[in-house]
Amino acid sequence: MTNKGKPTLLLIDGHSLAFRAFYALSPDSFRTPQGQHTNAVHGFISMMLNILANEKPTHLAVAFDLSRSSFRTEEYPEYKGTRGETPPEFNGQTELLREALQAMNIINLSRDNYEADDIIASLADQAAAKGYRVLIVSGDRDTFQLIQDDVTILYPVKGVMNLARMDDSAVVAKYGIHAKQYPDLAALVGETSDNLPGIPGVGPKTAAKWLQQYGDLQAILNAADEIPGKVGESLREFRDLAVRNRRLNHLVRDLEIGHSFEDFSLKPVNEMAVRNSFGKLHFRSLLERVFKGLGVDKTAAVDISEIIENEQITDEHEAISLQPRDEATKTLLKEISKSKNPVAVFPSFSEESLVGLSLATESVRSYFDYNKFESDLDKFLSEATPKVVFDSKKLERFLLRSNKTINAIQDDPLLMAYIENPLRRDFSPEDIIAEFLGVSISSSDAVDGGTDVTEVAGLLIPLAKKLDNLLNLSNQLSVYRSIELPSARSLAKMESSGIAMDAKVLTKLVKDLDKEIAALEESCFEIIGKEINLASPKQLQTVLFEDLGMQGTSKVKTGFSTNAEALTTLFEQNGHPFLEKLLAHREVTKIRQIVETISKTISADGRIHTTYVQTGTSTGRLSSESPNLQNIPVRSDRGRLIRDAFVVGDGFESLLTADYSQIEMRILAHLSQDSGLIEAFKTGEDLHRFVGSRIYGVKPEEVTSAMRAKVKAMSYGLVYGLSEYGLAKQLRISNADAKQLMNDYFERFGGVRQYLSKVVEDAKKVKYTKTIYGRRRPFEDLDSKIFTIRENARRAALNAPIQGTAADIMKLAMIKVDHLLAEAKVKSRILLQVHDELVIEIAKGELNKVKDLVAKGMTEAAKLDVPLEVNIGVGKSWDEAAH
DNA sequence: AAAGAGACGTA
DNA sequence: CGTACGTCTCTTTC
Repeated sequence: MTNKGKPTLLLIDGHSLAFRAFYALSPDSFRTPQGQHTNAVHGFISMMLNILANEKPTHLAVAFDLSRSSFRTEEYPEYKGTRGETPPEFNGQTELLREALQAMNIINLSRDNYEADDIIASLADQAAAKGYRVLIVSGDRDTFQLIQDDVTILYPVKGVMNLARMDDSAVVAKYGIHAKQYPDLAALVGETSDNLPGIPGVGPKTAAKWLQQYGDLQAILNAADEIPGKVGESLREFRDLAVRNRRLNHLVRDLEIGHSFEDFSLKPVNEMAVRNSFGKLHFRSLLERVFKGLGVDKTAAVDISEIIENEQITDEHEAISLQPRDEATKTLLKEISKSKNPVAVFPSFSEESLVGLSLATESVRSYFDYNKFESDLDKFLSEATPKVVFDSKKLERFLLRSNKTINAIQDDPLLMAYIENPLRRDFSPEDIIAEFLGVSISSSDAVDGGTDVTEVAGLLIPLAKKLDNLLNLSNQLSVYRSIELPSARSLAKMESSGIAMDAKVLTKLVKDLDKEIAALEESCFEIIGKEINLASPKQLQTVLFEDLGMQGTSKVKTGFSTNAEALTTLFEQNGHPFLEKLLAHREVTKIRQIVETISKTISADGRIHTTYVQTGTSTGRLSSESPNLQNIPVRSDRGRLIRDAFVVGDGFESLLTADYSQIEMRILAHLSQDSGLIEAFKTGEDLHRFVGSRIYGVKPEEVTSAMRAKVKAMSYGLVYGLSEYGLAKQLRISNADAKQLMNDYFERFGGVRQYLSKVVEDAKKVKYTKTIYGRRRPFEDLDSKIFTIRENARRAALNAPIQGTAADIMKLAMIKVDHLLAEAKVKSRILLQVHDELVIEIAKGELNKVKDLVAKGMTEAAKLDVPLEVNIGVGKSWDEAAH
């Protein structure tokens, strides 16, 4: 969609793409009756057609290596020597592919003694010089050196259909250096797949740092003596490796190809030739796609390229897409800042930092290097210019690291897309844009490496408008504007704050656990008389169900289950000492695993900064990752020790935890309007005791702890769609008793039964459920013909409004508490959210004040027909603060 | 190197 | 045959 005025030459590294295709498709599914495999040929042509459809090039050529030997192997016989034998199923497919290409009038090239990349390099340079736009499909990063204004690499990233669009800014975003410096970086780091070892101890980070500092490899080598440390020593010792690597990864750019560019122009195919060729390969479905994709030459060949070259189309976007010089940039930024209409902001990040912002208004779009224009960009972000920011939380989190802010965020299309459909798999900007604007940006799923970032920025405003309409139509604007969007801000602050860790506690814990693990391991091995990997379910299956001859209980795909439940049942049956030790081993290794995981994520500031994924759940809850702080052990005493390591930070006096008491049951009471349940919460009596007294027909004080436990399990089970069978299994009672218990419950709390069935019934009709704030979750499978699928959907549907409403209320509470704390000008701050709990860091002298504000913010977050109750605890560590 | 399976931690 | 998650390890496939 860009550069319409320019002819575009697509260059494909044939072997590279064919090999990808080979692994994408099973050889067994594609073979001729003679036994010749054709999966690589089929896959190649299919992928090529996709690229043609997406990129609409005017010219195309495919280049192949002739053999493994080239001038490079002459200089360095081990070049690419690590590559294994070609799989036998691949044999012959390159030749078939070249014939098929020929039948489609597509030129394929090769040159004795050179590699395909050299041919591509030479063509790319010549084409660019002639004013072509050039796209190169290659899996070899050496081609990055070819990148220039009009030369872009489509680099396969993950899977097969995904191509990252690598231009200079993408290389900068990914590696921190410019494309033309890439071969220098590769020379320093080495390339395993080419069997080129690099300077030991030098990875991409170090290499990039040097290149940023010195400019190129030669300059680095000239300055080698001044480079300190072990890496400096290493560089001096192994400098010859880098020099050799650089010589080998240099692509030859001046081969005479012996074709005129007209030969490469895409032409309609000769139908008969393609039918013949594909017939031999037994391809049927591809025929139509080729005819459609390339066109059929009905009469004489029509020269598409001539038409296109004569067209004087100017792409509006292209004409105004600016690549301003430094001095002009600031002026441009000032102009943008004055915009009354929203400005689109699309940030680019590399691992640890913000590298740039792509900004777009209706008339201008441009990428701004954050390193160059940091202060101007900061100013723009803090000003009142309305902004539409994709993933605003991430941007704000980075800004907060240096105490900067962003103001006037009007919309965040990421969150809009989440509200629009929380079930979508792919929340990449490309995918969202493709769905709602029908524009295909790139087939890449790499957010920051493979995309034309200014193109994305240019589409964010229309995207936000479109989504605004959709949310309006589904009555979800208010949940978006008053819950989802403001939550991002609170979350950014929480992530940026992080929680302080006492590393000593963790170190000691690991030490103790290790001792225990070693002892348990030894006992296990002694009992079974051999050493196995206790973490391997497969090996355990052999020992338990073959060697020891136990009869397994539940089954999994690979055989009998070895999970804790199964092991416990087995132990009750046979009391085998191995099971006891194994269970203990499981518990302890799990805890050690968690400790080690979280230890690794402690930042330089001694704190852990989790990332909350705001688009991660189907119900509206948050999820937490890197690390997940929402599943830190609390149920077992041993596990809870980990919580001693989460401590109050310097300058603060304590941690405070505040959690909602039985929020989901309260929401159930509100939604179902069941008078019994509402009364339970209004009396202030212990919920399960109250329910128990109703069910068993005794006074509350006569409810035994066994009765209470059963009632509690059932109450919670209900909101998950628990069945009689499930209840029986959990409580270890008979199915009949479970049925009786549930009947008794619904007898007394009939509103609940009515509500739960109505939720599912309504969802079946309208194909979604909704929370009391209007947040929707789509459902398709409620009338599936397959029992399991239908039942799974049913249970999810009756849970979604309850879990989702709880999530909404907690988000409202966070926003409210955050505001109250800011208003009160206190230093105390929210650190964590664990679904129904907030962890707050209390600054010196603020405990009483903040405690009240938190309680107020949480209890007043929502007005239900039953009161919201909050429990609060305070302590020096997360464990101590629990109550 | 990536993906699947099994296991297990939380609300 | 109870909802919602993320992360680890082992194992297989690419």
